[in-house]
Amino acid sequence: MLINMKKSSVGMKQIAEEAGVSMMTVSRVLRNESNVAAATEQQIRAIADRLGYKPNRLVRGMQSGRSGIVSVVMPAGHAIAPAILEGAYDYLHEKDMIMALDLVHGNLGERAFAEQGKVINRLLESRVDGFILLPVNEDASPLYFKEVIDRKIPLVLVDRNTTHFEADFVGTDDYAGGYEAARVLTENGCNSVVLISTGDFVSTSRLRSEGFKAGLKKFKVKLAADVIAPNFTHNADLIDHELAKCKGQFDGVFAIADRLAISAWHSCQRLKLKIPQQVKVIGFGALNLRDPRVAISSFDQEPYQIGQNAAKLLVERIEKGPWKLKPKPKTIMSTPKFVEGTSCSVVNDAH
Amino acid sequence: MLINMKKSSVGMKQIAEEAGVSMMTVSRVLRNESNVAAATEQQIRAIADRLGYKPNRLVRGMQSGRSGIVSVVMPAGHAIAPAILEGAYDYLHEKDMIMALDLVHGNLGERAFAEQGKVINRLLESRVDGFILLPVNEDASPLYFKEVIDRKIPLVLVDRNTTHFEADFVGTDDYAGGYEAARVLTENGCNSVVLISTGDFVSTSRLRSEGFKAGLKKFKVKLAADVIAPNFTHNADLIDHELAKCKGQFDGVFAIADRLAISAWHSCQRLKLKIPQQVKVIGFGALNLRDPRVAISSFDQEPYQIGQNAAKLLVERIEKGPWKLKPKPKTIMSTPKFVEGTSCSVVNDAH
DNA sequence: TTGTAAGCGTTATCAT
DNA sequence: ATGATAACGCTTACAA
Repeated sequence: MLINMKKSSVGMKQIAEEAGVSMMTVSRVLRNESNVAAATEQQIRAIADRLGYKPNRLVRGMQSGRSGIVSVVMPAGHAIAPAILEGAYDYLHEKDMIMALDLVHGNLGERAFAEQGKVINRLLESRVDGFILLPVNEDASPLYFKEVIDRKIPLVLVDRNTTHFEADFVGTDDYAGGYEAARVLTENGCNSVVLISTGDFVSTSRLRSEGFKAGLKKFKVKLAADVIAPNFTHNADLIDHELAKCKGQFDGVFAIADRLAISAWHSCQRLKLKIPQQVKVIGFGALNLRDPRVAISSFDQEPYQIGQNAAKLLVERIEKGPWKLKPKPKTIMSTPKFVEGTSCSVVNDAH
Repeated sequence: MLINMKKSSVGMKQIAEEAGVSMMTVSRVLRNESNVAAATEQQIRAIADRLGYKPNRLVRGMQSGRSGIVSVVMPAGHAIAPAILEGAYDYLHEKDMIMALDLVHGNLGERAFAEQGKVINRLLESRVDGFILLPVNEDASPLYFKEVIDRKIPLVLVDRNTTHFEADFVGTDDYAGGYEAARVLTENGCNSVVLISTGDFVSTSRLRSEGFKAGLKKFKVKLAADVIAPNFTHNADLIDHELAKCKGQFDGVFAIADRLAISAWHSCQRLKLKIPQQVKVIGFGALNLRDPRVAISSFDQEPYQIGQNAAKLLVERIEKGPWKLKPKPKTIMSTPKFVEGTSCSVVNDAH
């Protein structure tokens, strides 16, 4: 009772029949091989066009061992993800490769763990040519990517690095960024500042915090509070509470992510602390630049470039491979660029 | 001189050899067919596990005519896209399908047109099982999807509908949303309001505007200005300018997208117009709810649900297909839900 | 310049 | 309960 749809898809066989030649000749034309009579070639191309022939990538992949599919795995809802994605996409599109996207949910309970396994498995079964991974956290990902690493499939980490295994990495020099934040606050006259981070579960938060603290030590600025806000839902309240506690004891805030900086900005407003006159606020990510006139001063990570470079590096690995041994991992780290908003420098308060 | 990598990938053949059975038996076990001796089954599973066997989806796809890949095509940088994407992803993940993502850049010059063709072609070559499409604009997309429609490949439109061809649609009742916006402004005491839209190039802007204007007529409220801000970069300035021009002549603003409403909000601040006391502002999308205490009043489109429903409908089409004739297109439209922020109702100004 | 045959990894069909 | 063989759409190797 099943309807046979196979016929709807035009194959080389049909073209060969219509042209009165063998499939081989058709194949040669379609692959732009040289040894074909000009007349035959033209005729075959015409027929292929008329029939709307499309080569079957699944078959190509099966035979060549290269699917032309690249897997991109990211935490769902991460602010920097869309821009990285776009950068990666644009490069892959240029290379005529498919981008398979997987979104990993943050709460890593046992169930989420199982889901992750399902994701990797599906990707492995699809014979993807390589992975671009933004790890959920430093500890969890190695478990799932063990198999990827064992099979020596090209893998490029983006934004968040991991110390649990060696892999290519494209991202931001977060330590330097944190250090710079300390310098900027110092240069703008801060003496005692608050740090808001998400804790040590991801490299970005950890390194920005470390760099920031190193900077404070260097510039002899006091750390008034070290607020850890790992939870997405209650961050605003937590920050309200913590800043209220030390009101009057700080004149600067560095938050390792813009969304936290924005919360801090609103908290300060509620505490009647004028920004930037009484309190300077710096974020990280520079993602809220839609209306530059109310922007939080921040650091631009140039996420589009990160995505592009990651894809570029990955494709390089793919095209060079396969290897018996993995090549030496490469790290592409760019220094985040300070972006002046209206929340830090008093001088720049024009408008 | 080429290294033969094929060996690295374990196939059914190896398993069959190790187990001393035919490939068929292995195939049966791996597909959970019933007629296999319990002992043989266990042995085969053990070997498959030990060898780290993964079925090859490319081959499966080739044989079955179903790749297990769904294509999602969206305009790059569209605010609602990530949430829709996530909804679609979660459902596809459940169904163990791959989500291939393509990001289309907005500027539809001739070059962009060619790029779009490349995208569709790649997807067709990959034998994707179906498409979820958020059209860039109403006029452009039909050109590219002609082939998809001709081939009767399942296609679900999301968020933006098109009148150029009939297809499944999952999205928002934008007309009703616009009408509601007029009602809410009226009920909050507005007498003369400004509409900010992006023009008629996409159904969402057009329908929200039409609904809004119909509401104004019904509720006898004056339209003080009909601002069209299609350009992403200079919107803020344009809105500044337009609102300044009619200062004192309006007590309400409806913007068909939150990002425009935010611009309007800032413009009002600069014009020393108190929100919501002197001017009520309503947006659309409800995407800026991170910190509900400073939110623009808006309409929630529940984009995650849209994505999920689109994926669900698409998979339904895929699993039921193939058809000789396309089934009657289905429309799933949900009424946008008004979300009270702090920019509209004076009563709700607590905190 | 063109064709033949084998094979890629798996499943469907028909035996045994 | 298990196996042999063809088939999926295409490419590579080897003729002719």
